[in-house]
Amino acid sequence: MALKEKTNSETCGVTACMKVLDGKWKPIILFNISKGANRFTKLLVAVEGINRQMLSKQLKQLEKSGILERTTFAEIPPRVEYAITPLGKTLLPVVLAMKRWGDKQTGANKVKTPPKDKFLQQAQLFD
Amino acid sequence: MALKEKTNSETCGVTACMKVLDGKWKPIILFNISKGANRFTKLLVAVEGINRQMLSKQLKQLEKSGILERTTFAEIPPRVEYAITPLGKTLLPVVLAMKRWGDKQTGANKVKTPPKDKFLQQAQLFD
DNA sequence: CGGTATCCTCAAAGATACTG
DNA sequence: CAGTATCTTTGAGGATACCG
Repeated sequence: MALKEKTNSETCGVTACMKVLDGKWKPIILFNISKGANRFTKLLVAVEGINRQMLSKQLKQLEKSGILERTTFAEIPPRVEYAITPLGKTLLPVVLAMKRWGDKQTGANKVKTPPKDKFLQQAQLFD
Repeated sequence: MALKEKTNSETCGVTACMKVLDGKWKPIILFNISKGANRFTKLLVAVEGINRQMLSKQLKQLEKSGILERTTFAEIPPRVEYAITPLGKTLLPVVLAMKRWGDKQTGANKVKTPPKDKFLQQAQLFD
């Protein structure tokens, strides 16, 4: 969605954040990686509705922003793993806040997600 | 963006939240209303870079989603006020999380203003 | 003051096919 | 397995003008 730079675009931190999370997919991708979907094909399945080249593009953008790190293993078959960088981890509270909101509205996950994701827990800003 | 519905799109709450905050402007609009910019022209100024019909469109979408409430006062000159609904207030933690992240990355509130879009580079912000 | 009504552009999103 | 390469579509975002 364009988010082009404007000389005044750093007026508010919200805009800066929007810039990094720009688009339809990045938050949900980030969320899924944080849940352990750290490989391309895993993400392709986990992020329902996305396709290869869209996933590829989003991952690249996240990499470029310093949110993700990509590691290639020269094996046969080739293996690539994605990891959330320290900077990326600082973004998880935002993603988590989104998830909690969405879950609440849809009435999803009454049973609350199994606490596999340790570093997500720091997400409460204020109730 | 598009965020069209898919039968599986409610897989995760994150998606539901993205749907409501869809686009470039909604979080920053919401933030500004929460800060007291509750009128059209105020928002036009506060949300730098936006124009009339874009603001109008975004406000309508937020209204339709139940995030905002619009009140018209039949005066001369006409007055319209926007308020965040209870549902909308539950969204503020998300917006706030965004703002806090963005402020941190840009070093806002610390006089350190314009490294343009270079805030992406500083990967290590915390030890 | 607080909007609409048009029209246009360009990049995001998607479909399809191919590759190291 | 993990992508690229193209091409097409779609609609968000923007410019300009007008209105109750």
